[in-house]
Amino acid sequence: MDYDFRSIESKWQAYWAANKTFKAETDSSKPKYYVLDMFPYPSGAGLHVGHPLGYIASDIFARYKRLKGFNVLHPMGYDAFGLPAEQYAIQTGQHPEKTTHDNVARYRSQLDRIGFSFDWDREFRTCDTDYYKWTQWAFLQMFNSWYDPEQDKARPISELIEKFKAEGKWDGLTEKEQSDLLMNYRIAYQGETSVNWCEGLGTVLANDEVKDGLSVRGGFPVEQKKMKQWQLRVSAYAGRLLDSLDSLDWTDSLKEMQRNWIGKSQGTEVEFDTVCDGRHKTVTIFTTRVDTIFGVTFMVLAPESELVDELTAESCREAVEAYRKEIKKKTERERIAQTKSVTGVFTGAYGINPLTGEQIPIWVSEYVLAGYGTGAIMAVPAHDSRDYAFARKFDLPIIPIIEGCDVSESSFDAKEGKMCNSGFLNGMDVKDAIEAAKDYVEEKGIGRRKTNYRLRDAIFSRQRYWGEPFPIYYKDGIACPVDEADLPLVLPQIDSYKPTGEAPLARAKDWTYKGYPLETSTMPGFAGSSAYYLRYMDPHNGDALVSREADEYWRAVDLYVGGTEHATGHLIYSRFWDKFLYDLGYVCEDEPFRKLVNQGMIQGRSNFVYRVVGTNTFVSLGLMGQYETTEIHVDVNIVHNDKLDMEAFRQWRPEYADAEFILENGEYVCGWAIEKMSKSMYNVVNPDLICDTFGADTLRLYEMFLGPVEQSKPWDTKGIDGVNRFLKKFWRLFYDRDQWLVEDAPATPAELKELHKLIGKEQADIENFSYNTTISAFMIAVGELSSLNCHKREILEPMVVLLSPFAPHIAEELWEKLGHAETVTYAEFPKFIPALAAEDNVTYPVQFNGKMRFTVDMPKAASPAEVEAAVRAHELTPKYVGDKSIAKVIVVPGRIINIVVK
RNA sequence: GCCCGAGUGGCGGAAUGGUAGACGCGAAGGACUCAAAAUCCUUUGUCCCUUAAAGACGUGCGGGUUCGAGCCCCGCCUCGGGCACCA
Repeated sequence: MDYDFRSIESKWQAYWAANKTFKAETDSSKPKYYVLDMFPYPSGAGLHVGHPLGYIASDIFARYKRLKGFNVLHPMGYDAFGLPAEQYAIQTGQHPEKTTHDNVARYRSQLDRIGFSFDWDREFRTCDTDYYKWTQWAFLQMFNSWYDPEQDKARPISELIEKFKAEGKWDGLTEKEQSDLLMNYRIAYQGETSVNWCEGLGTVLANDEVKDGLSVRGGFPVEQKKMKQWQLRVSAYAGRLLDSLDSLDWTDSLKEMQRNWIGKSQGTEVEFDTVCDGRHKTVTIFTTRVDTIFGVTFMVLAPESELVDELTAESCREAVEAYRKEIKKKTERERIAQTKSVTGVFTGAYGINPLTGEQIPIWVSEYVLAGYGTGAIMAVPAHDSRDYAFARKFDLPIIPIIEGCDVSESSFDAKEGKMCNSGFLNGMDVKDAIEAAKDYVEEKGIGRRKTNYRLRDAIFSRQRYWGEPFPIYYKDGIACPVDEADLPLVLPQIDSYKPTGEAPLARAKDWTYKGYPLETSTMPGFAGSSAYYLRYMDPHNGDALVSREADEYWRAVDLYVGGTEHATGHLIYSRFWDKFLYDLGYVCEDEPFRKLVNQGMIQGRSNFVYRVVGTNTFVSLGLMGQYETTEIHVDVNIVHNDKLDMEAFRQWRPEYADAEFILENGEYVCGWAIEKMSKSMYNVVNPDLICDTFGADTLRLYEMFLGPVEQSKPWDTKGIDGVNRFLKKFWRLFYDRDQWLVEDAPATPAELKELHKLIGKEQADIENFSYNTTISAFMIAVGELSSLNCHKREILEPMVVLLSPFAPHIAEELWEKLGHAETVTYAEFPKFIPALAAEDNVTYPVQFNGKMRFTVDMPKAASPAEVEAAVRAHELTPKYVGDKSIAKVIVVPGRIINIVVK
């Protein structure tokens, strides 16, 4: 019987599905392990070979953990709401519900072919009403909570009302005033801020959905607009999101990305008196360098800041307003492109330095951001490069306050040196001066220490159709929550879901609740993906997002696999969401993902043919230098090992039907390049095709064999024959044509040694995701066992178990042939390891000054001193030592011997 | 500009500070075959050499630590990723 992967794979996939082999029970008798993939967005293009990379890696781990006796939860589902699904639906002119449904079906059929051990009974889509009920529920909890900075946690809003009542701030307010007051505290709140408005998508976007001034989806320009939007008070959690990063088993680079995104900075707020047309006003600024306050020569306000209205002198008002208007006109992209240009305008107002009493001019410039700190700064041109550029442009004074620094060409930004021109700070080291100045302003009551974060609240509403409706209605302009009992609030059907600038839900018939109008924007894509890992623990629960029992058993995701592109989006929002639910006691862990592995991207490997200009003749790569040619992308699926299938090429497109070829050695060799995998490059490789040609086990092994999981690498079908050959060889340890070879004779020491080398390697590597080296070890073991002509059950049975996480179908088939009634999933890995006979000798390499010379064999139990004595007794001179003498002998037990010659 | 990574054969990539290049691909030669496919065997970092033995040189560049450095330290170069007027 030859290795017939087609029948084997379809047989076992059907068996697993019919027997629910991978169904996970909430069963506390076994230790639990939760392995999760970032669930996919079902896009219209289907899966290419890059998508399953992470799923294969996590599946191997899940199967390995099952063998080790863990109760493994390994679910899968679809992130189906959100912009991409809706954009795709609009492009194809269909309802997003339908396209989502079709795309999900396609994904599922592709996933099913690869032999994943998902518990499909737990599958859901974020657009299922049963699921988004709990997204809406979570929103209501956030609406009904506030963040208490004293306890540093979220608490029910009712407790805040009690507090206000006790302080006499509540009674006597109108209903509207009470609502407005609470909006300033709710975790989910409606507020007017400057937001990213994307005209092309007809909606606002969160910061992580914008890159370089363009929308991540679609690449449309984004502008800043002041709008009233629903927001999540993520910033309240900034400190906790930052601090608990340390406890997570994530890569340093990803943690660093989140640290940068959260952007903690510890500084000082200082109050400056200002004068304008004889009026006085106090302006608070934020700085991290309060030590440089003696070098302040002007102040700057953000153009959007309300302070500008109050501080502009009548004589300057016209110029200031013109400047603000101009800034407002610019798109985000223009602002970024012009970062280097310096603009600004004088307000006519003056500030008074609280330490020196000196009067300094107040300017307005776009380099100061309204959304950070207080939207106002003290400018120290000698020690800040942005202030320096501004001072040079507008000819403002520059006063150095660090001894000996040169500010003739640029500012001196380093926090080092001795202070000067700085009153009581003179002579101090900069680091000490920072602390001394902070103490000073606090003592004098003109300022206070303050920590700021760059992390902003998340804009949570989208003026789009395909998302969760907000469970909010408006009673006389007051936002009120829908009763929890009335959830889910189902997304209504509408005639046209295309964006028109106004929210599509405004066109829905009877979009009301208790006779009042409902909120018409919908939630963003990240809403549904923020707590899905909790729902998998208890996916059919109608009474709670997750039962206490399920949550306390499964707790958190032990291993989470996905791409780095979610570093500042999903992975921040999920952590925030989890911490919020933790604060209110709904979940028992305050971090959702203990260990995170980022799989790399699979890039495409494009192939080219070279057409001789003006002809329909194509010249092979090696000969193209002799002709003038144009490079043309050719479908990689009709190229094998860079050799073009010429017949397939003629059939590929009508214009190539009569193509002629200039060959080298009878073959047409194509050129190649590494590019992004995309349709337009004709380099997309569909996993279905690989499963048809080589089988799912080969695909799984090959994707892992390409290199480390975390690393990005090009897909190159060239090497796939190698792992396919390995599987065939493995099969031949059991079968020679129709002859079953397995025998019950006891294994020899040499055979056992091979098995144990493999076990050692697999145990050491698999937990580090070094799957490529584990597979190498398999190849070596199978090669050795073939040449030993070993067909012993004692050896082969454990080999099948060890291989099963990687190539489950072939393992399952052979396991059955070995006479086991239960699937290999239930095989207990340690039970199948036969004892290894003690080895008697160790081979030590002997080096002279680090250079390898010869080896000596010594008993394993020999002490270093005995080894040294044996080496010294060896014939050492004159060949190795020459006319020098041995200074010392270094013996590293079990490793190496080095003889130092002087 | 700032913060992370990474640089090893023709290629993908291996190497707890201890025989660099495992394993795979590709390539060359051979066996089996009428032939092909499949399979198996041998060779495959560079230089010197007819060949072999033996040797020398080799992990982006320049230094250093060490008996011994791809790995550790200092200074560069190149590539990839992230952030980017955050005061």
